[in-house]
Amino acid sequence: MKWNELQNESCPVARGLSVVGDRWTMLVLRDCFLGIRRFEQMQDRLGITRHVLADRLRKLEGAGVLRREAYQDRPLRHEYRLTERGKALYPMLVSLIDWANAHVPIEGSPSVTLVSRSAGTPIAPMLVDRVTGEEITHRSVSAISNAGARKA
Amino acid sequence: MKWNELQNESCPVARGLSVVGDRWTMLVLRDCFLGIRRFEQMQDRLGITRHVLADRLRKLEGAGVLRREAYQDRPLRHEYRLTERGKALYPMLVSLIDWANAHVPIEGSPSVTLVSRSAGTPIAPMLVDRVTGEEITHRSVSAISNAGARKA
DNA sequence: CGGGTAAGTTCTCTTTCAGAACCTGTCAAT
DNA sequence: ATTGACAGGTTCTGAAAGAGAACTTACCCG
Repeated sequence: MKWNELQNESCPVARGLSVVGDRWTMLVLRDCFLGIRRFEQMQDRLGITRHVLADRLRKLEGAGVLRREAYQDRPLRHEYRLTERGKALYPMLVSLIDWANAHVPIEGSPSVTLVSRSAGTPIAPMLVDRVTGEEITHRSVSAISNAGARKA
Repeated sequence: MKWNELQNESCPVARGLSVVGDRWTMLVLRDCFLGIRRFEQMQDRLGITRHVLADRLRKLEGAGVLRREAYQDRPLRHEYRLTERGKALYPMLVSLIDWANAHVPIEGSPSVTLVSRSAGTPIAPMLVDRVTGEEITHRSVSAISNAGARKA
């Protein structure tokens, strides 16, 4: 398995990481969900090198996660926005946030949490099956290959 | 923001990635969820260099995600198992799988999907609030700093 | 004219990673 | 008693990726 060929793997974890698994990529997407759209702003917020940021944006656009859109001509300037495919990453981002808040302790600076926009109260994410409503745990689920072979 | 100091950030995305954001780390954890416990097995399955695998396992153990446990003396041998903190990453892994299956197309080899262990039918993950049961979307939620400053 | 802004690109230098060989402790077979 | 195998690493070397800073292009403003 080579990092630059992950998209050819049958495992969805590998294919997913081929798009969002590079260093900084999820932080770029976090900023997109926060409404940041411009190159300079991202670079300021992330403190990442311009070269790497340009590379990640290019790859995300190529994967259809972000869309590059002109917001002015003369001089021509673009901004980056989440596509539907990009917005679909929200559950993963929220799962990561929820895990980190619960399991990666922080000293010093205050933490950031998610709250319901309507009620203003903190949310407690839970993954359920859309059909049955049952909670999804690593005990209730197994992975199968669509060729038929049982994997776990 | 420096990659090796992400754990000191107030943003939970950054702190989460400080643990699971390195190259290969999520694939190591995938194997752990599949029941793989030994160094050699992981190395065979991932095709990753032994050096990197040793490094990732060390970091995951240090973060309390994996536990290193002797399964024999003479010669002393260890295996790696998910801790509760590690098992808590399951929703994130499932969210990633679900996104990849829906949005990262595959050619050639058959895909892998998740099915309910009891019913044998595919699962359709959805993120809801544990209290209200409402679906969590990027429209229904905003991020706030616990110092009070609104972030999005 | 000089300076400012936005979005990159191009340098050099350091860190990380890939690929392969080597090491250690034990057992089992020759 | 040596040889080989096994498990879990460590130690090399060279290639790739990333950090930090300067440079480029195209425009506007004063």
